Amino acid sequence: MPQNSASQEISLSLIKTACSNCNLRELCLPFGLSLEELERLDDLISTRRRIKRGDHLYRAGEAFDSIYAIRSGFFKTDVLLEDGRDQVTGFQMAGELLGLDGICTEAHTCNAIALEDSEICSIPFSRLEGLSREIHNLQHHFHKVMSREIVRDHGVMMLLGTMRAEERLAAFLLNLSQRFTARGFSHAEFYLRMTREEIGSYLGLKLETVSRAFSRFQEEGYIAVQQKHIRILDVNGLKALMTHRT
Amino acid sequence: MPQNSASQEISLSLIKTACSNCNLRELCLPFGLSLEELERLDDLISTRRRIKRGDHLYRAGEAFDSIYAIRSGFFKTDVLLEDGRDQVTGFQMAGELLGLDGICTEAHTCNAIALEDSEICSIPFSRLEGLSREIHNLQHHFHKVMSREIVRDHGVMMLLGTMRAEERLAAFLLNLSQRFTARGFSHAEFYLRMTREEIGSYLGLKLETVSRAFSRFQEEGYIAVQQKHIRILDVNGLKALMTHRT
DNA sequence: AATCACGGTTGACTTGGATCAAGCTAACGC
DNA sequence: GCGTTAGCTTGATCCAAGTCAACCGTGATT
Repeated sequence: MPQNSASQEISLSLIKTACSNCNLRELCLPFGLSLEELERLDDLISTRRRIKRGDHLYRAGEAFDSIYAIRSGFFKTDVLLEDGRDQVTGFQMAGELLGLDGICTEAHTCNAIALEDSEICSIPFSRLEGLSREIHNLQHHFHKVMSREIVRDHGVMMLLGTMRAEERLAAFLLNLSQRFTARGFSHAEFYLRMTREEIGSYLGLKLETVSRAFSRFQEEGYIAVQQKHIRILDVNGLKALMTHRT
Repeated sequence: MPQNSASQEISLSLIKTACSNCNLRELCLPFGLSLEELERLDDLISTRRRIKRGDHLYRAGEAFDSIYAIRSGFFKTDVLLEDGRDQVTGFQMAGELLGLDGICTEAHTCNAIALEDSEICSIPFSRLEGLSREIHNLQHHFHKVMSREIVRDHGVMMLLGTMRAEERLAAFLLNLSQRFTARGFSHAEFYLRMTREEIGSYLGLKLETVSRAFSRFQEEGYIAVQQKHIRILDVNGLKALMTHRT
């Protein structure tokens, strides 16, 4: 982003965080709110925080009191077992919410780690509950977001439970592509923010298997890969991989 | 259940469904409500419906307008792919809620099927939203329930992504045992309501693998199995299976 | 009592992905 | 410019779980 970064830094920390002038508003929590409602939501989202690549936004076990909206950047969430095994449970990008897992026990149940320098908006949860008691639209949309998370997880369960390695990776790439598109980026060309190992953990595969599948997709002409740079050359090829049982 | 079943039948259909005199109330949606609040919830849960073993409570694609609390019985939910593959996404028992997946698209995204004759309470969702705008405790508990569902799904993702067959089955049995205990049943002895194939689908395994794992657990003295009847003989043995990487 | 059907068990064999190991690439610090 | 390191690729081998197939047990039907 070649911009006047010095003055940018200053203005960012001075400008009051505001959903009402955020370009992600229609992807994020404020979806469907009126202008007047938006302003009331602004009052509650007072802090925007920078998270450096590699840093934790929160850790499993920490007390929960806020959920977080990603303003910019890219995160992963993972859960750890005592014996050291861990599972990446999701990758989150701008406009998506983090921390919903913490509501049920009042403590976070997973780790959220920035995969690139990111910015997040903190949303104090009890105040969100308060406001959503007053703003019907906000309440309903929040419920939709939680429900969407449940449905998304069912999709991952399907993927882990019934798909073979290449199907999983194809599904993963198509999902990323679709989410980048929704944010106005190219559907066909993007940089992966995560390592092969993190992809593998998410998809229930070893990093070598992920790497081999990338190579095979390239041989077949479905994609062009160079390290983290991906170009999708044949969306239908990838889709076909997923649907017809080999 | 050796009771006066004829009069029982009659009284059941006559008695107005009421959370306030339901013995599951502390496991279910009304958790933590005052008496006065309970009565307001009663007003909204007007219908109790019987679902016969094998019947659908709802199907993927159907319009969503209510969530359901299980009064008695046992359900599974599953999602189907076009090519015929399906994945069981959960097994639900008394006091648990069904249908939360439907909120985000206003259509159900999975099938809910009774695994034994069951009874459910319908909760019209827009009325629930209305009431939870008025009753703080209800709102908060509902959010907790949704969040718990997300956390549960993360657990399943961990299971599918990182565990081997016997670990998965051990985790499954311990989870069932714990949920039966919470409902006042024996933690050590229960009947499975689902087939080996359904267990396998849930755990991402084939039915033969499930069957072999049961046999091995029996050989090792962890459990006694006879068809669907399970007795857990060594909880710690099962727990140990899960924690230390073989 | 005989038949049927469904679900479960067990065995023999196959295979997809894991594991182990070596080498490559790109980015970074000095 | 050169070494170091983290991440990626590729090959060889192995093994857990899948597949295929036969058979068994239980309960329902006649």
